[in-house]
Amino acid sequence: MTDIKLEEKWQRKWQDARIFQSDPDEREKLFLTVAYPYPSGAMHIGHGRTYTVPDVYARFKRMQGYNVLFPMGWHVTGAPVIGIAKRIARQDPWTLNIYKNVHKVPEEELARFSDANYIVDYFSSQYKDVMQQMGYSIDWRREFKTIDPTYQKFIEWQICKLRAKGLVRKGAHPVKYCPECQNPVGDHDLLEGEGVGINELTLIKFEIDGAYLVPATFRPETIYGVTNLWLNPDVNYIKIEIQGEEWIISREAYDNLVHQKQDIKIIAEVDPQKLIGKYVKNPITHEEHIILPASFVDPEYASGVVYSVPGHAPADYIALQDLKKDSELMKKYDLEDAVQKIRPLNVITLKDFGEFPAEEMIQKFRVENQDDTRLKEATNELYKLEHAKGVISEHITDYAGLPVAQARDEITKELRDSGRGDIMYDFAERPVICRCGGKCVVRILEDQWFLKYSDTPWKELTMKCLSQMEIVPEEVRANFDYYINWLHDWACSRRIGLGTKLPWDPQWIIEPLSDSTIYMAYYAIATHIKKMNAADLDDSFFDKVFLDKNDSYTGKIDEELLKKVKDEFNYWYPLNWRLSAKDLIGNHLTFHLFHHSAIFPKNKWPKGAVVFGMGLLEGNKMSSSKGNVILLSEAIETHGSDVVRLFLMASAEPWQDFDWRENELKGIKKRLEWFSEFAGRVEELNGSKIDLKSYKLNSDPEKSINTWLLSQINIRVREATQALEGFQTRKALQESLFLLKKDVDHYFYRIEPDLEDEKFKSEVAATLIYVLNIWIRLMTPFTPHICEELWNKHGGSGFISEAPWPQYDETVINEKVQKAEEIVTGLSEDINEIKKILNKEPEKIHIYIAPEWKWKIFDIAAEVGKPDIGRIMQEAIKQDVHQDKKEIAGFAKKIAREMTKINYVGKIDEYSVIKDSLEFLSRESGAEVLVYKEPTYDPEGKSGNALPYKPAIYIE
RNA sequence: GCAGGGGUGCCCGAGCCAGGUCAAAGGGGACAGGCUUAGGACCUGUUGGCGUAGGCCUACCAGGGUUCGAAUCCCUGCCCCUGCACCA
Repeated sequence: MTDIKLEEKWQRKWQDARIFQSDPDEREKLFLTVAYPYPSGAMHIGHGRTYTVPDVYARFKRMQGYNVLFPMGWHVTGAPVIGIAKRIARQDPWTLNIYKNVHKVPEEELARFSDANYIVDYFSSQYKDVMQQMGYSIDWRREFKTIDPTYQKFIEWQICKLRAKGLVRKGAHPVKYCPECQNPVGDHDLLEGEGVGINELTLIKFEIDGAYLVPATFRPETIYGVTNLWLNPDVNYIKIEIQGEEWIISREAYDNLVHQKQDIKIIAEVDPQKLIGKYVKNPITHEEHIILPASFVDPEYASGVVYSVPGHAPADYIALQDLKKDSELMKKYDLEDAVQKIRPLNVITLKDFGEFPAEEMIQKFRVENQDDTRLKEATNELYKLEHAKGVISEHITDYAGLPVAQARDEITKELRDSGRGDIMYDFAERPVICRCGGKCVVRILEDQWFLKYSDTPWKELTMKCLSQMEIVPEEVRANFDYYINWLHDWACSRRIGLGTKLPWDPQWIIEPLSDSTIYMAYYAIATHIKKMNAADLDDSFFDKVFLDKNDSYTGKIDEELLKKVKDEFNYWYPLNWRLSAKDLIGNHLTFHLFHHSAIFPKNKWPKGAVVFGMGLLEGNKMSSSKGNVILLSEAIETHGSDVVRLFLMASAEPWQDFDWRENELKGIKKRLEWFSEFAGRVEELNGSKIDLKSYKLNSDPEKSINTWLLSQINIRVREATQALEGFQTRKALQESLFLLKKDVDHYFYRIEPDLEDEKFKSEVAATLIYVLNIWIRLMTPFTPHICEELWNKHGGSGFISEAPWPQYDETVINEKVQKAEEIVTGLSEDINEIKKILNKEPEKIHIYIAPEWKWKIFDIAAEVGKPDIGRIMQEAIKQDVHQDKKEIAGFAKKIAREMTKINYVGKIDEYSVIKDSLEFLSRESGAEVLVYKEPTYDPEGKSGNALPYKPAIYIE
């Protein structure tokens, strides 16, 4: 049977037996969820890790006896699929290529992808198939889509709850917008300009003949250093009417501004040539500034008008230089006298710089002219420096001594409040091009709805919620902390996309991050609610079920059922673990806390969160849009899902980035094969069929190597269990697979010379069956299919998925036994080393063990606990452990340091340990090995070297 | 810039919070040996340097410090990664 066939067989059996369908019972519950997928593409191995972690944990906890609920749903709300459907309909080549070649959608299916609903249906059913192929222990009865009418009712309830608590408000909001499509656009809708931010600029009104020229700036504090204005004489300028004023801006700026301002219209063309040489009035200093020509002024950016601060802006400084050199241009506009008079003005004092940092930057970066590419670097560097470390200079009396960042905020406020300034948005980088080919703009959406994450009492409540949670790994708690404080109001409504309408303002759709914050509660009651009629699920229903409002519900659902639903919710809730990706801390996960703390009482708040790292493919970042992915379905096909699961869990801890490497995958595959063959080897040694269910380990084994293996496996169980409790899948596997295999390898190697002995052999078989019994169960959460198969084949009872998790037996873990084995292997290594140095093949090897008095001194040294030679000697003499005081002194000195290097666990009967291992030692060294209690034969006096744990060796 | 996380042997990566058992787990790769008709697989060993007795020297980004003792604690510097949203 191939791996896949075998895996499918068990998946079917699990399904038929319904062992992963969880209903409330008397056991302790454990409820965990992982972010439900947005099915806009095929599932790749990165997703594979995300969903395998909770499955491993769920399986582990189930074996420990918990009633575990692990559900799954489909987050189909949002805009991306709308865009995808449109692009498919338009036969956009890039999109077609990705879906054909990366997501591997067959031609005939692709044809139907012009329907967004079809896309999410297609991929969610594909996701489900793959999840089942991966063997996930999901309760599929609870599956749902976020556009199911009953779910939408639930979402309506939640948003109304928040609104009733005063946590929803109305306002305006800037977004990326495509004028061609007449729609807001997300990153995935863009041809160019992915991830580009929106900047807020301050417009400052400089009066000229009753109208205003309105340069835009990031640095309004530099208004005190203005020497002139810049216009680009080759650009079209216009005069517009806005809010009863007249502004002069570039034609392109108008195209942007029209999306941001109300009541705005063009009233005239303006010839920039005629403005040059004229004067404007500074609204703050009331000085007059001349208008000058400059080619660096970009009509597309902001208002297309720039004010000049040559003291602090490298561009302005160099443009002024250029102009001074360009006598032709100066003559054309008759500017010579005025320009020669212009001197930079200082505004900001910056450590390590003089009066005019812009000038120094121009020199430092060797900027030649205003079209030099290095100009941008110079500008950026100075901008950062002045923002971070600059202070407003003393002669600017209004703001003297203030840090630049602070002064900027205050000046901005003053300008805007007094009407001398205004606000405008623009992209941080350009171009930003929609997939339709249109140029995007920043648009202000009015009447937008916001969730008030800035609300202080709400933040405080959320912080409380966080503080009672377990966070894995603990290091990211600081991130949560930070985001909760940093988060401001969130625009929670959208114009486009699939989703639930705002109940009180149905022109808006609830944004998809806001409809997926408390849906774990929906899972808890999903088996019931899915059968109900959405019309019966009004707010009072949810109030009753989730918040236990006694009197409220008056609808059609009968009392008894209602109680059942409510009880089920109370059984599963609160959520024990929420798993999600690292990059969602800032929104999804934090919203999850916000919404729970606002809606639910404390005892229903989430108990824990686990965050995931990213996936790499042979060292490179995985990305569907770049085609750099391996589909999970294909990985399963080539390797089998147990191997895929094992690799994903073993190569990194969940919160670390994992790297899918074909080479390492091979290693994992071999390891798993070794494991599945192990049972066969045990059976062979045993000489007859193994029956795990009737097996019992009888009595203490005679040979220490067997005791050793029993001790080792119990250590591995202990460590693996602890690791899994903390979601450390990699560590758990290190213990339960890799290190345990090493132990077993060592064991096989060690016992081999003694296998002739039948009694010993049966002891070995008994030991190994014990190991096998534990080991299969230890591996089950990771590789459930192969474990079911082995369990079934070797007489385990029932499904191993339901078998009890192995308990480690603390009494079997024995430090002295471990130490004894270390002494033997250490001895073997030392013999080899000496052999190597002597460079000869020995005939006989004599081993001498340490005399009694040395052990006593070790006991004393262990008691003292520090390398304190004086005290060790004192105590040794007092106890009279040995006649020769000189020898004691020498020994004490020698071991003082030695003691800190070994883990002293007390006296060990080295003589019998070594005697037990003579066959092994002799095979390893290729010589006869003799061990002495007393040095009756010691021609070179080597026996004196013997230390506890380190017998002396004489080779001849 | 703000916030968070890091720099370990050929590569990946544990260890660091609770300093000594650390020349530093485990995996990958490389080399050697065993097994085998051969290859593969499997097992064993080697993979910083030196060494005619199990040892010594140098090492965990760099430089200082604390300590009997530091990969681990403290300070300084250099370098790298991630997030900063309205997008799931």
